[in-house]
Amino acid sequence: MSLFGSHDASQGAPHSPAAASPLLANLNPEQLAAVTLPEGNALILAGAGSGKTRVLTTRIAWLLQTGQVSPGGVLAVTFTNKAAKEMVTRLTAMLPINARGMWIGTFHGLCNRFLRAHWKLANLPSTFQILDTQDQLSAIKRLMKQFNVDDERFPAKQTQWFIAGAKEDGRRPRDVEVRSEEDRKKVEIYQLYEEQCQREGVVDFSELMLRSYELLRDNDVIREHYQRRFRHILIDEFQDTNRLQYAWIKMLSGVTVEGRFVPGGSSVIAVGDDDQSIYAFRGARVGNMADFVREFEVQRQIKLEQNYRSFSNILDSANALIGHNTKRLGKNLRTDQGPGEPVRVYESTSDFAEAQWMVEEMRQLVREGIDRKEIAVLYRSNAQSRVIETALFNAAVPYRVYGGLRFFERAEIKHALGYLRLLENKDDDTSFLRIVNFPPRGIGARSIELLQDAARAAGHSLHDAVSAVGGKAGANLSAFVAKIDVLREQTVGISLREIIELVLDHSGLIEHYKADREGADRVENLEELVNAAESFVTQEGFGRDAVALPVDELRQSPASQGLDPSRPMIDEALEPLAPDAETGETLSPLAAFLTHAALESGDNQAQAGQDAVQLMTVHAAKGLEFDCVFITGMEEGLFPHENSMSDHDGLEEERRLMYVAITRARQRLYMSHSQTRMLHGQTRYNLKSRFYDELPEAALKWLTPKNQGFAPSAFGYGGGYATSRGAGGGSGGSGYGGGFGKESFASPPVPPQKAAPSHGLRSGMQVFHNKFGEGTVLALEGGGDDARAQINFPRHGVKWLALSVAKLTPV
DNA sequence: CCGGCGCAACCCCTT
DNA sequence: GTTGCGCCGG
Repeated sequence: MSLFGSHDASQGAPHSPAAASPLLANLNPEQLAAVTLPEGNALILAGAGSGKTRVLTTRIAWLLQTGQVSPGGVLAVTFTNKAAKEMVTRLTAMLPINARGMWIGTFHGLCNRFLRAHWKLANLPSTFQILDTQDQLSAIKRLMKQFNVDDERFPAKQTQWFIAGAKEDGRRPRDVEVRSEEDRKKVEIYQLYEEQCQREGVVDFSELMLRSYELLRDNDVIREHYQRRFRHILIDEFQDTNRLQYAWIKMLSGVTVEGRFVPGGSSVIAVGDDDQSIYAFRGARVGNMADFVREFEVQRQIKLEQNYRSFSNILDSANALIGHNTKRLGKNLRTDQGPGEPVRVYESTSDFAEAQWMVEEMRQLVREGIDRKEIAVLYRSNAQSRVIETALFNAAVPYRVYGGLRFFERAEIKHALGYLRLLENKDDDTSFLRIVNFPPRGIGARSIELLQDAARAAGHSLHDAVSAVGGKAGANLSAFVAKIDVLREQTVGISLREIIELVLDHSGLIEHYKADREGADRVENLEELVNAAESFVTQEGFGRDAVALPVDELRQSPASQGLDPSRPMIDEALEPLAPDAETGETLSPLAAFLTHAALESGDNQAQAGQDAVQLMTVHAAKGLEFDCVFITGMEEGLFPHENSMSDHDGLEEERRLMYVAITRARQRLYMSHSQTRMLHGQTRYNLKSRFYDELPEAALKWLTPKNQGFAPSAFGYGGGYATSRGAGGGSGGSGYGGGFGKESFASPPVPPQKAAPSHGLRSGMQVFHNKFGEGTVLALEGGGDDARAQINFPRHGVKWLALSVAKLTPV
């Protein structure tokens, strides 16, 4: 049967005129059905490695090619810049189309574009700048200090979290429910923070979303314009959307009848995977998927279950594991590839030995011809990377760690950006404070306090209040402000590159870091900033995120080359907005660059491109794939993490996280755990992860003998270890060292150096205590007489108990 | 005003 | 064990 003629069980026939399109070649039936979905809302459940991005981009290309939509009528939204970029790249490879004018980007990038176009209606200055998380925190700290808020009772971090959380639930201060004095205070701070941001002309990340949402909600002309404009809306990683993002999509996509949302205005395709929802901790709501089906009256759901990445031993493991979750939409990955190699499991005696073993194993893999960049080491938390890095470093194996500070987050870069922002907006007090005494110019805490008092009294920004401060402090401050003002004048009419060079030179930053023995890297980064600006300017479609083309301009702009040239960029029936609604102006290159810096913090990987082993957290690995993957620290308390394993939802998220980890591997997957581990400067005795028990025995091969799982206290953990060695050990495989052809094992397991604990407790166990009653073991640490257990007693809270003292009985 | 010291925190992270 | 922040002494 012809591929194009095939009907997916649940889906309608593919759009027939397009059947011959080469775009659709080599799609499997489910993919084809998804790409050629007829109008209407649909949910695509896209399993790991099922070709999700391909489906999304092919769908857009197909819609354009078949004339079902003009480029301006497409809205495609992702979470990360990386995903957005990839979409644009793939799309332009399929169709020689000019992506300018198309709304493809991140939620925040698109909201920014929208607010730039309608800044007046959004009640923002045309040059508003964006606060990143660091800036936001320092703004909150400053505010709390000014209003004498007790930072013991209201830690700044928590306040930040509260404000972001409220905004992401769509709540302004007046909408937040106040149930206690605490709440009242928090809302007051929130209110003050908003006023401060407004005064300074800055918005934080959640504000970009909320402000856009509110403008759409409150302005009928704007809303209806965009609702008419976007005929096709596609959302990637839908399981990661929060409440506000969901509401935003709803606002853009619907038809509003008497103020009520009615689906059907445009076709919304949500693509996601509930099994890969790992961001609940930052507000993601998997429930949005079910809500979407209900509220958008979704008629079509397609599951992409064919996996093109991994062999079936890996997929069977992933499927079996995730099958232990109860809250699922239901999906099973399958592959046409054979079983492949077994999943290898290794137990070590210490975290050090675990790392050592990995290094040896990796060397063997490299000898077998695997590229180092195709080997990834995944861990649950960043703290685990250190011991692995040490081992790799000592063995001179090139490696690369993901995470950590990104380019635009580095202190020296933030300082340079501080100067640039102040040139653009003198009222940006956050930037003012960052650089007023950096490099040091004799303006200390006392001077700044005087200035802040003066600014508050006069209702001015710090910049404008300088003249009100007298004495030596005033003179120093005036000199600083004068310097900034002179710089601003000098930047008129010169290129972005020249502006940055000027600032680097006159701010004294370069000089300052050159004088520092350890400042060489920072000088280099500052010089790199010039390059970043240069490539930003020369990039095709520069400032694409910063400006939105007005409808009239889109109509006039020549149609993109690959498509019918007579076809407009935008639906001809679309009315331009009234002049006062369409206030989009071209941002200055500097303002656009600053926006870019805030929205795209840059790569967080050192030395990209080198052939190096990849180290990262499981979270960071989402969306990536490797030939060989090591999942390390498969221990109770680590993975599942102790902070998540006491409640059901937390444990399910940990399991999804493990699912993500497993499905990163193409060919070879290793899992390892250790009997002892240094954590927070203490040796911990963790038990092997419960997740092992949820994997199919047939897919596993224990490189070290499999323990008997939980052993009664008389035997203790590791009880079967010494005797079973070499005797065929666990039930999972043919035992240690059994014939694997050319494969070799680096080093035999080292017998435990220390006695393993003999209390027989295991994280997650229910125990009984005479005084506290029943509780759950959260963590274990120490050994012998020092052994302690952390136990959560529902009645009495979480306690650390010394096992030599406390009487605990397993329930 | 700056650097040094002491103390607390410490899971995951993108915009 | 490490890092970052806040306070205090020079």
